[in-house]
Amino acid sequence: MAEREQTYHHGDLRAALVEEAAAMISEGGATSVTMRAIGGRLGVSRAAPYRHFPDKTALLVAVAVEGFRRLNQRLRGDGTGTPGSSVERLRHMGEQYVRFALENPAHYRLMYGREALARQDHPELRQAAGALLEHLVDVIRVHQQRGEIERKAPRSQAYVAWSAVHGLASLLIERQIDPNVDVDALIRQTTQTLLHGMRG
Amino acid sequence: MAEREQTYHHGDLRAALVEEAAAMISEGGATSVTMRAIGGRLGVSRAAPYRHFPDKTALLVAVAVEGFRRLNQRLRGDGTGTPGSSVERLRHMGEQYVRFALENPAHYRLMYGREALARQDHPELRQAAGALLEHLVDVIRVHQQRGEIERKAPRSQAYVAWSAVHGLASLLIERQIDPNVDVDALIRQTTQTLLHGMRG
DNA sequence: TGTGTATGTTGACGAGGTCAACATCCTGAG
DNA sequence: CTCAGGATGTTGACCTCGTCAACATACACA
Repeated sequence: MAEREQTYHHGDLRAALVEEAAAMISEGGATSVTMRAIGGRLGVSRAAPYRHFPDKTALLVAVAVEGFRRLNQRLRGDGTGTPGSSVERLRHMGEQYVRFALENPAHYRLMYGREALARQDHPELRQAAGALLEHLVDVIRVHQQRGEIERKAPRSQAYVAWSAVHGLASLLIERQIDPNVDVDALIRQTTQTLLHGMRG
Repeated sequence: MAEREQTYHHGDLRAALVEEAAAMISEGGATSVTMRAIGGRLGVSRAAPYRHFPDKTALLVAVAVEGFRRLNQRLRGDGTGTPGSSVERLRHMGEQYVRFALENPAHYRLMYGREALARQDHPELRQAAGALLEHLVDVIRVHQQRGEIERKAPRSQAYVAWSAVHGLASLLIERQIDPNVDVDALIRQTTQTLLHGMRG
């Protein structure tokens, strides 16, 4: 984060806004992101963001898209260096997914919360989430070809798998799950049950 | 909904507030619920709700709790009249769960969205969701005793099942799933995969 | 070297949550 | 039966927030 040095122009305010908003979300949730507050933190006026985003929602969408990008990267990157069987790798993917949500709860919530992002459609967001799904479909297709899981429509299976991990992540984040349970074990059981269910 | 007849006091404003807020949520989402708006619809001033709820969040929590009550009732009531095998009944429960969410998307979102309800803990909400979980645990326990699903810790299995249906409901509501897919089929496949995975 | 455009700033407005002071009603003790 | 005090509502005011319009500044390019 470069110093601002009292220059009238910021340099790359747009990127700074997205980064700072993400930080604020981590610290105090999406509601803590205020045009005035974010401006203050960046040494800029409250209306400055409007030169880069049509409204606050657009800024939040950008943050959410960035979140999907990171999650996607994490899931992809993980495939390469992972040892063990192929099924093991799929399970590992599920675990990484949930872990991302637990590490970035407010961000994850923003990514999926249609409410905070207004009812409107945001094609970029749709696309960012879509990229995630496509990757999952690809991986599932590979596993089908190896005969490790049943050969149903890969997209449907991807939806089922996505539902399971997203649901678990969501319940954990919203504290709907007894804090005394062993989270790691629960994650493992979820992915295991899922994979077993998909195996013919 | 009894007439108000210009009496100074409303009669049962608290109940009316919860009911009206729920209606407004269905119509325009949680953000459309405004102290001023809800007051207006009930022929009451903007500050009147504060005689019954400490703040807006408390009112929304009450609405969410009511939602859990209805969902719970739906899942319970459904068990009795359902024909077919025992596993069939469990699957039916999952389907009813998702269907409830699809029929009451904004309400369902409110029930699970920690963001809209502020970060604070709301024990009533926790309890309302807990009742749901307990019911699910009971049903799972019965199925275990009949040997229809593996005898793992019933609570863990309940969490896994809950995750799956909640995740699917959530993704559907947030329009993350291709609108061209056959929703009913997807619901069926999800519950089926889940049950298969839990069967030893 | 200007000048138009991109980028920032300030003032103002309207919406919304909430509190304080005041009004009205209802209920139970005497 | 009456009337005082609590319960329930109302109005005015304040603060925060998103956003727009009018104005200021800086940068890039002809």
